[in-house]
Amino acid sequence: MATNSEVLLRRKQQVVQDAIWNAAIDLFGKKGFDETTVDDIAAAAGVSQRTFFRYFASKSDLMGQGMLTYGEALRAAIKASPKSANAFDVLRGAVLDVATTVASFPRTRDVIAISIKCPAAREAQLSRMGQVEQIVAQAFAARMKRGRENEMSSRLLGGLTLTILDETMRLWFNGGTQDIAVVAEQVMKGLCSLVAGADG
Amino acid sequence: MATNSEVLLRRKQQVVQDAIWNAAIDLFGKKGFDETTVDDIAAAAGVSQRTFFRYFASKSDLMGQGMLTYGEALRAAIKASPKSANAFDVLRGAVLDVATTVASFPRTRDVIAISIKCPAAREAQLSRMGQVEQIVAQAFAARMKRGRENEMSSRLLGGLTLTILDETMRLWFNGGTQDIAVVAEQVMKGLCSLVAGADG
DNA sequence: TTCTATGTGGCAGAAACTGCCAGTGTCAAC
DNA sequence: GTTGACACTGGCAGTTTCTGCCACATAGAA
Repeated sequence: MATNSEVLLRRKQQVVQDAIWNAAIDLFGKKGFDETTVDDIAAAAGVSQRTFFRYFASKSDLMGQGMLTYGEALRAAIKASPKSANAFDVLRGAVLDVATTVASFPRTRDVIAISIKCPAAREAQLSRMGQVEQIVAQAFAARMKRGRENEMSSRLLGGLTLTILDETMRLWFNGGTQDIAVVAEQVMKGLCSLVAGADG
Repeated sequence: MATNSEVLLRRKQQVVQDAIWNAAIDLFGKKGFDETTVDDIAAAAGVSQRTFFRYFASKSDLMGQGMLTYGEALRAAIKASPKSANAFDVLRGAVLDVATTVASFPRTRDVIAISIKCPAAREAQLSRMGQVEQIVAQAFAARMKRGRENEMSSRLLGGLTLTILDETMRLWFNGGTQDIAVVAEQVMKGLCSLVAGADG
């Protein structure tokens, strides 16, 4: 049961977490990822270092958190897709959905810029890929009958989805003001023509 | 020019590096990744902590180093593939080549076991994926004419290659004594049938 | 008011990592 | 043989990251 006080508590926690995250992204953009210490972030967010580590496991975790958000969004989109759709159509719909949503967040370009500028920040993002891939794979698996072959397929679909989304975001970031949905369609078309060349 | 002494020096460095790496993998398997300190590894390898950090940037770097090895192997295999082959055949050949080679290394199963057992170790591997993907993508790009579309294609091929190889290794590890080449073929066949379902 | 639960801060300490300097061994030049 | 350049190594001090523990403040329930 969620009492009134519990709801208020969670909201307050969310406020603190957002404050830390926003302060961190600001500092990463201004001073650089490596040059920013946890003490800097905590001070900017108005909390102690000890409290920082209660909300984020590490400095890297700040960058990884965004990845998990993508994963949850993909899971929701996959779950919401029509039952009649085949696997690749589900993938296409989820990528378009999430890419459009993410592109509308004001902070998205900041985060991508940081991850491109600083290798350590990029590594922090990638380190979460395993969890995200598992989330997406489970979402695909939930749409299929059980079986070893389908377990493999759902994992491949998960990896494929993230590869496409990653490349889409990269092209969108470098491409100025292009519509991200158009970019995503181009990427998926490119993939299909690549695999179409296979004989097996 | 590589003088005699320079060659000897590099060989000596390789000996130290291998000693550290082998000691680390032993300890990770025995005590666990998180429970093993850098001091432990250095002591087991017979060097100081300071020397450890001259050979590996971090404890995580020990796990990531293997990924870079895969990347270099893929690059070599892609470069060595016949010019007449199309992109997906190059991918297939490279995956089969590298998977077979890697499966023959005695330490490979140890490393996979560590990465499955400990999330932090897996994250350490994944954090290098960006570099590896770039290496593989460059190898594909070197086989194509220049152009924006081909740049996208080479990156997709890189991501695809790593996804396939990763899933292949996972199935091979879980599947007992199966021939890894057979597993790889199954994975690639699975991928093709997934993408074949697309209408675009 | 008292008890409990929860978030927070501060402090001590382990572990990770870096910069600096001194010691050692090798090799080439003189 | 001596000297000097060069590279690897170890030790030590110091910063940063991260954790365990305890005390304090606040809000709700009894």
